[in-house]
Amino acid sequence: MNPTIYDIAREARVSIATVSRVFNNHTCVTRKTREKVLDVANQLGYHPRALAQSLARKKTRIITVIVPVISNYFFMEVLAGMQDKIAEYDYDLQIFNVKLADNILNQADYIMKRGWGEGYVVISVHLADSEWQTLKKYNVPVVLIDEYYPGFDTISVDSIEGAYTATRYLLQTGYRNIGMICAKADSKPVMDRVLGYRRALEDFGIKVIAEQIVTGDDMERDGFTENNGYQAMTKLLACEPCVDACFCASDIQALGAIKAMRDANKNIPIIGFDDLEFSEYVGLSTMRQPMYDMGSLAIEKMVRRIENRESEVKHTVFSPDLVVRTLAPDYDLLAVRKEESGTFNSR
Amino acid sequence: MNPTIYDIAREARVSIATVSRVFNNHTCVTRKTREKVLDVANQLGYHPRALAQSLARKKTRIITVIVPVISNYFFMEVLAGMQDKIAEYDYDLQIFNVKLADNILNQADYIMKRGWGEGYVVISVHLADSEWQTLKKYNVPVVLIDEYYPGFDTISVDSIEGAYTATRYLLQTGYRNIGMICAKADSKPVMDRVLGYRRALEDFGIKVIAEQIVTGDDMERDGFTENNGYQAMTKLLACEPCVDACFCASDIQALGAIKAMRDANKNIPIIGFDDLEFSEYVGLSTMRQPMYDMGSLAIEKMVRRIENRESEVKHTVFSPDLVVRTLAPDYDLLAVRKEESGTFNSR
DNA sequence: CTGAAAGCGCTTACAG
DNA sequence: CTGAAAGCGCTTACAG
Repeated sequence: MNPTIYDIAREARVSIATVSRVFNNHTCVTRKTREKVLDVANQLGYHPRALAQSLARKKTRIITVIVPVISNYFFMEVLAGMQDKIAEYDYDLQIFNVKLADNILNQADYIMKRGWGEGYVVISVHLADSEWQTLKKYNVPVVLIDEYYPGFDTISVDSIEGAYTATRYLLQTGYRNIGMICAKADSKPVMDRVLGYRRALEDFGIKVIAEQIVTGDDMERDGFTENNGYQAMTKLLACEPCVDACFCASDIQALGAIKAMRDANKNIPIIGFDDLEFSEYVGLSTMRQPMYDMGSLAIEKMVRRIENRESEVKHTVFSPDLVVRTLAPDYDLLAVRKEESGTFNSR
Repeated sequence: MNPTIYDIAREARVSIATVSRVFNNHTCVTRKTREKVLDVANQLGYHPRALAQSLARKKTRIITVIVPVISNYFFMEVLAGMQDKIAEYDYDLQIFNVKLADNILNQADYIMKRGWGEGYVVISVHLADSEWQTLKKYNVPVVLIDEYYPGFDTISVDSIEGAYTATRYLLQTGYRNIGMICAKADSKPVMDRVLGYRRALEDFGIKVIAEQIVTGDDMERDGFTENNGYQAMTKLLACEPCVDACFCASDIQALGAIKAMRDANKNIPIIGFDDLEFSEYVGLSTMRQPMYDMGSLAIEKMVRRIENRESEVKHTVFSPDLVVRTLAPDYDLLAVRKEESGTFNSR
């Protein structure tokens, strides 16, 4: 077994308290004593066990991330942002997956009660207000990403604004008959995207045609699938009068929509939402969610909250960036990328 | 603060030992006592703290994953496999990132000494034999993914066979002048891929032309970049005699190679290696590494080793699967996917 | 500057 | 079946 603080203390002829002090960089240790301890520790290959430290300090220095098992590019980018940022602090990351099919509240409850984390970053988990309320009672630091609840720090993206920007861009480019592909319409992000789309049309004095807001029939994953996009675009192309451009609630659907266009031998401009990895390769224009920054910011917020439990709850809403790649012509791989700068505001 | 075992014991008028027994499902507790304890625990919202259990049991029930920060689809897929599999066992996953730029051995050393994990799964980290040897001395369970070292359980993919399969497929399809794009040639996977390519050509009685094995000049990330592939294909297209097909050491380079072909207005069949997410969208044929299965298997191996430290070290080598999407014609999004079944053998 | 001792929240032989 | 007690490997007032 690995040596413990007792082994070092014995060999170095000091007390365990002194050994502990050396490893905690207490200044009040003679240089000579410190060196002796470090010497012995090195020889024996000693390093304090984080576990024991955590129990004694009542601090684990762990930030726990709770994500749905559906691993996708969004989570990966968010995690990358978290991982890079956490390296600046003295915390470690622990990841727990929750199964969307099972009761999420129970799973979150279980994870939190076990108490590994000093705080919990919850990504893309959507609960009812009463359920968030339940978690709130644990009185433990929580940061929500891609969700909003007044009682916790949250980080999300302004879907209304994003949809508005995308639609306005199409309008400014000259299109006047713009359809929309949406997903299951009962979640806030989806409703907001429809709202932004409508507002843009209205601001340009164009009447919204309900039949031109479509979704596919396949409602797996709330409609956020290629298949759904394919079906939706097929519907949209059958509309009268014909749409001449399209705003799509997600990139994954936009991809299906593009395939539908190819199969139908049509080609109208489309703008998606997300900016997934393949979007760049495919040359899809889209509203980019600053996933990396969202993850990075989540860690900052979390550390701040752990260190000051009473600080005021804050909600950050990012504005998605319009990334124009190729609007219509040829969805080939060679599309030159051109990005417009985006804005970011904290409320 | 949350209640502890003492609070429950006091309220339920039993000893803490009994409370502990109830939560550990010891059978030797009267039903009446058990219910009383559970009742009180429920009321007070008690759940054993994993941290304290870990210290007392000297088992953390955590499996730690060490991955380079460069987050890519390979890691994500592997992690997904691990996450799904670990749900079958009573272990949790903890993820640590190592910075490739810094000394990896030091980082791994630090992570292991802190002792969170009962075992460590190391993904895509490449060390010298002597360095692995150093880690070996800690005498802690380790499973390597995408690397081979005799002293640890390892999971890797047969690059020689993969390259051979890809090249043979091109040969069987009728191409006779096949070039190869490779990356930095000092890593084993890359050398193996070149070897497999050569062997296939030789088996078909075709002379290997050294000039037709190229790589780009941009050696960032050991050449595994789009840019490198672009440069390499540009070189390859300038070769005399002209190559009529190409095997490429990685999908990311193949993507760059495709762009180079477009820019040069050429189009020869190409087969990549990896099967990244975008490969499917782009219709790139490739040698698929069973990333998900590799992750899943890593957990199985790890749990087995944690529970039986002395079990024999085993190396699993997966055979990559040839995924034929579209060989040459039009790299459009509509390529129909056709997969050939692959094999899998354990050595 | 250093040590003895209590405590972090559990588990687990050992008795009874 | 149940309890008293020691122990897991540390930290941290409290004295000196």
